Amino acid sequence: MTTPEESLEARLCALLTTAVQKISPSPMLHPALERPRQSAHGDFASPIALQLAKGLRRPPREVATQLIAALPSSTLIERVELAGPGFINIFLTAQARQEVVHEILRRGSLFGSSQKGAGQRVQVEFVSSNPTGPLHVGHGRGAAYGASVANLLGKAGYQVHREYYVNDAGRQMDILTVSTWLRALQQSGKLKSLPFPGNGYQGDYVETMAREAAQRFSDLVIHEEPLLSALGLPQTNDLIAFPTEQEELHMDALIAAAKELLGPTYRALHHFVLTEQLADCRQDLEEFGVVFDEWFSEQSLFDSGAVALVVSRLEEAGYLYTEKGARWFRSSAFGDEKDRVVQRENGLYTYFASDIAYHVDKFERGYDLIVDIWGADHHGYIPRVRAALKALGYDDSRLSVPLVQFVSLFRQGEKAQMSTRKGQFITLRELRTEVGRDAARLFYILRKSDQHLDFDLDLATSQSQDNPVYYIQYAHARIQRVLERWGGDPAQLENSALHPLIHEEETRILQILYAYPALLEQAAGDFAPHLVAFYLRDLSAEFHAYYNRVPFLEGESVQVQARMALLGAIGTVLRDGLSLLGVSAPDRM
RNA sequence: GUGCCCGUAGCUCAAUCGGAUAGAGCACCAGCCUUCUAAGCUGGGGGUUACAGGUUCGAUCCCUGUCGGGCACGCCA
Repeated sequence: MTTPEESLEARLCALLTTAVQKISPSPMLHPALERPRQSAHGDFASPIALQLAKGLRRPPREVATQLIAALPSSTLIERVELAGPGFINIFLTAQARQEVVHEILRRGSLFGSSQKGAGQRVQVEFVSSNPTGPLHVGHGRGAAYGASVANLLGKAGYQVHREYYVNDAGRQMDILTVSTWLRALQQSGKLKSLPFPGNGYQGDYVETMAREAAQRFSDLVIHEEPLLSALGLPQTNDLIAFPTEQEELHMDALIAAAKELLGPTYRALHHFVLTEQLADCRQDLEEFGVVFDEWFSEQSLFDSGAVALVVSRLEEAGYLYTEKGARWFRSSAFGDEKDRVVQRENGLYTYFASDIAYHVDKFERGYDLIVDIWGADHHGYIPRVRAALKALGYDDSRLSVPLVQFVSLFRQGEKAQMSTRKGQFITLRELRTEVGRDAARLFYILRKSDQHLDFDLDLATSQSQDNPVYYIQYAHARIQRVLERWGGDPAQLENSALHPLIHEEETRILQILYAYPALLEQAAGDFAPHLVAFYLRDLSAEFHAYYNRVPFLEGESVQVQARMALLGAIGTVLRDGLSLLGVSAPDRM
């Protein structure tokens, strides 16, 4: 620990440990300390006696009595009570509780940061959506969650690398390229009998890219005849209908025809649509307050030979075999349900193969902790990635894969269906425009990531006060206004006497404030930013109650100064917590 | 059918890694602005934690089963 003072918990823990050592031959290293729900149970409580009782073969209450007797005296503790089945309830002195205010004012936004991850590098990969269209509200949840998790890990002392995996190598990119091409042909009036494929990308953004592409590439627009001929279709003036069962085959034929007819222009168009979509995605995310250190290209893994290399490594290790012409990885030997194909009968590598290469790359970069944030629909994929890592000799316990559940949109009580392909979706950009960045960021992380999120658009777009973001921001704005009205020098507050802070509301607020570092540690460790949101709401609630109860600026100077110091500390914590969640803290509203 | 996740107040969700009397918001009812911002506060009713067993000092949490919901089960990505 490099903090100037050890935390309250650490100091209390040390006292308890001393007591445990006196009465027990095999002491626990870290006696548990809890924050009781009820104030009658003290500022802290420890169930240590209950846990020790079995080993000592004594009744828990007797063990607790001995522990209390063995507890060294301390200026922190006012009194200690034995309660219930054997809890040790600790009541702090007012002075011990008040100290946190000075600590917060002194350390500012460093308060709550820890050294837990010091010297360790962590990679957080998130969003990683196919660059085939605008981000929708589902991606928004991954973005908000991942960004907050990354911030929390940074606060915990880790050196954080934020990364977006760009799936630029697959068939979906070809489909987008063909979709853009076909739209350009339609716009030029050249396409008459060939309908736009039902499994093509149909959004307006494809039309926009098509217009731009037609300007940029002079040989993009061709007549319909060679296309029909390349597809093996008869020349006709009627609209050709394709049965939906054959959509995928038709799309493959379209891709092949496009490559053949466009030649080098196909690659140029492919590059163009990819660049357009990535730029759009990057800007969208930036406006959402989500910034990446690296955009990692899947294609680069093929170009560098990394995919071929990991497959040959698996080969050499003896974990590959051939069946029905394909190369299979024996993942079932490493905990997966069944074996998986890494190289298809046609010689092409599967997505799984490039994903192994990507994860090997992550491990080779030497991160101490690797966090993949995936959509919950990919959960079945985790065992095979772990299997590959284990087979190649990596310690897969360094990999964590928190899952983000789907977002369901509700409009006027009805669930809105989403399909990227059909273009019927609500984009992240639309959502931000409607509800604002702050509300969207907070809404997204307000529930546990692995829980389904029902996003009520009417509620979120109504600017109603139901939206919790206002509640927290309002607390911050109120504090700034009071400090402004007070007119003193905030920098002097860290020297204020704090002994007047003994009222009920003040005590509760102090208890919440000194819980902040432990809260952040848990939120970071569990990848659980929702805990921060709930914490901020609780702190805001206590503040609003305090505000309504006490006229801060009335009374003696010492008392006013102490209250201003407390307000300054609350404001600092609110600001810090909000910034971890990517939400602004306005000074006035 | 198999695997994973989930089931908590009328609704949307928490619950300090097994702790004491399960908590918030919304909605509903009754109050509070000549005083630092009423985007606020105070009080009230609301629960067999889906169900049935088990483990122990103690279970919303761990185990088994049942019911109900979601997702995944490709040589797609």
